[in-house]
Amino acid sequence: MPMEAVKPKRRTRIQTEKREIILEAALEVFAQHGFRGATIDQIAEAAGMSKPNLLYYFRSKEDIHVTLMQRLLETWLAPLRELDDIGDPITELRSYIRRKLEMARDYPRESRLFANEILQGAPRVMPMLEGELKELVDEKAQIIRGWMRDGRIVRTDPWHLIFAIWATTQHYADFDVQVRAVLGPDRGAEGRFEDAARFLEQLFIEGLKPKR
Amino acid sequence: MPMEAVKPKRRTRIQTEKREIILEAALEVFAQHGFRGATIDQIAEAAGMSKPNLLYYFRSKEDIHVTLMQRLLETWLAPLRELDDIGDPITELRSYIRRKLEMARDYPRESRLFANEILQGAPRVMPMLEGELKELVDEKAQIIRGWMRDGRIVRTDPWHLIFAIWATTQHYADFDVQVRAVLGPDRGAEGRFEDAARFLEQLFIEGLKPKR
DNA sequence: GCAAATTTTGACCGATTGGACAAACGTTAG
DNA sequence: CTAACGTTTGTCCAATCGGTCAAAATTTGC
Repeated sequence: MPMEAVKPKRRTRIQTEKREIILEAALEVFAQHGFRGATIDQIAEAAGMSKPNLLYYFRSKEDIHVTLMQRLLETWLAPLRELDDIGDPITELRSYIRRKLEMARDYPRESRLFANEILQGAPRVMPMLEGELKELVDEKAQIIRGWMRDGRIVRTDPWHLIFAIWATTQHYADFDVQVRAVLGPDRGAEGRFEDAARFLEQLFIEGLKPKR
Repeated sequence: MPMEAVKPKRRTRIQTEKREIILEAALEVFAQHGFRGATIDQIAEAAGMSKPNLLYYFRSKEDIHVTLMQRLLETWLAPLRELDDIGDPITELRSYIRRKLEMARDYPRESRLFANEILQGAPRVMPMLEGELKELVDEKAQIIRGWMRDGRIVRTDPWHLIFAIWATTQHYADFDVQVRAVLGPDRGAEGRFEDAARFLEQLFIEGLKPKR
């Protein structure tokens, strides 16, 4: 009995298109209300179709969420994957921080969707965190540790450094309404992110440069 | 017509006790599932009483949440309130960061409850963010800015500095399952927070000390 | 001890939820 | 044209939701 691909998943043109529309709508709704707070009706309306029609393309609400999270993790980890051993450590880290901040600015819904999932205890992505994510972080932490051993950046905990970069950048997406409420309407979104970029650059990069 | 207190709120001993039990249970449930994801039945069961009995002490689910958020904000902002103009800037900021990290360690449910509320767009606490919170942050940012003007710490954006301290410390409560998944079971909770404290001290404090 | 006040409960309600299903509607290959 | 296939819809359902209510059980003030 030959081992075939688990799912052939032959898809019509319409199926491909409609699934895409649904996922886009679901991202909007899930990011705003969380998994349990979101309803299939809301997603269906946002996608411009009836509920039974939506359930023709996805078997269940959970199915939509799982598909969404799988895709999300790929694009979400892309910046960290690009962190490279070759090249100047400071430049590499500066680029990573900048890319992460740009993602918080350009894909806030994705950030909030992810934050929601983790906040609820990651019931649907725990295996991915312990597998794929942990491996990637460990690998990159070793690279950073190497830089520290060579005295190219100051010595500190690479894992917590990565956590701090995640926390500070994603904060501008996840806690956006709080940031806006505190800063007031003086500066628009562009200004806020410019200021944030400057601040994070100073905080992390200046702090990491080897003394003398 | 004399202006009296808006609500006399004469409370029985039992009322005081039971309301406390309910709030404790609600904190647990709301922190894990968010407002919409939590059900009155869940809270009632966690509080060890029947649903109608719970609704005898709180008029509605919303009523519980509002009460919880009001109390939360007070204790949540306490560390920032303590940030004082007198005394050494470095010492003050070090204490603030340590206190915030301790709160993330000792009151993770409170942190997650707050994160949930902000993530959903702060529908029930927006006025408090734009009022009380903004005023407090602005006041403390001015103090920090004063320190910078006097050359006692390096010049940077005080508001974003506060955001960064919030983000990094609360990360250990809100994203706890992710942190644990990535770090693995090697070190217990104590070890994680020790490492985090050391890292954050280095990141913020070393970075803020005036050069030469 | 006892009446009044407070607390607790079981039964119930309308609204909303995720999802099922068959019938109807399109579309296209022969 | 028509049979086969893919798509869409209206209707329906059981479960769960937040919340009500009257009656029963308990506590409290005197």
